[in-house]
Amino acid sequence: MLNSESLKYDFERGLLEEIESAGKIIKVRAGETIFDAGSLVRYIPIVISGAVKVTRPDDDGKELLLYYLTPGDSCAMTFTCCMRQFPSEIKAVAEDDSELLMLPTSVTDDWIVKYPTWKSFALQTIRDRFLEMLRAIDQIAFQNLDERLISYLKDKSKATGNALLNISHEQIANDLATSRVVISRLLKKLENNGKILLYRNQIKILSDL
DNA sequence: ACATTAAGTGATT
DNA sequence: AATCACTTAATGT
Repeated sequence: MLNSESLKYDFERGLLEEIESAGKIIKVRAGETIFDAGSLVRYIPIVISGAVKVTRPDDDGKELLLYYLTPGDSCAMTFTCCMRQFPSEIKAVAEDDSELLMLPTSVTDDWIVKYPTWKSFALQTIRDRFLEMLRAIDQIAFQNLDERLISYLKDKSKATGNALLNISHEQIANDLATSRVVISRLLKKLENNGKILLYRNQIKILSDL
């Protein structure tokens, strides 16, 4: 069940054995919080199956979507903050029912020096997430809301591998840090242009979005 | 049948 | 683009 296939990275044998013995597989249901902002992270999660949504809460309880994690991905933020037991700056919630491989930070710290492939895996994930964050910043700074909404819908359907999204306008508004009314109007426009279909709590993405 | 929640819409800032 | 105020539609009890 646990192999390099599910990790999407070829680690050396010794490391794989250590991962096998130190790691725990946990299953989370859609909507379950994996870790919250402000909490100390003692595990590095790697997504085995499903999808995880990573958000950044702002001062007044609103949340801004940062990125999705899909199988094989890990979270760079946990790499950077848990190494020194800093509290998490972000929040991770299961998007779908998911399986996560949890690696205690007590052992992963040693792996950095022990296993070159682990080190490059760590650096690679940090790099990947960093690029994703740049993209997110780009969107906020330079894109209109309607463009952000479109990439939001695309990302989400890619993360869940489904053209039918189970989400309310309100939740989208939350993720994009805007109001529901605005989202409703933009979605209506997209529907009129034949890009999507709207239902209650569901949005169907059509191929030419 | 009624209450609750999601979505649609015009008007105002 | 945000907010308000209000309507309409869908869903749960």
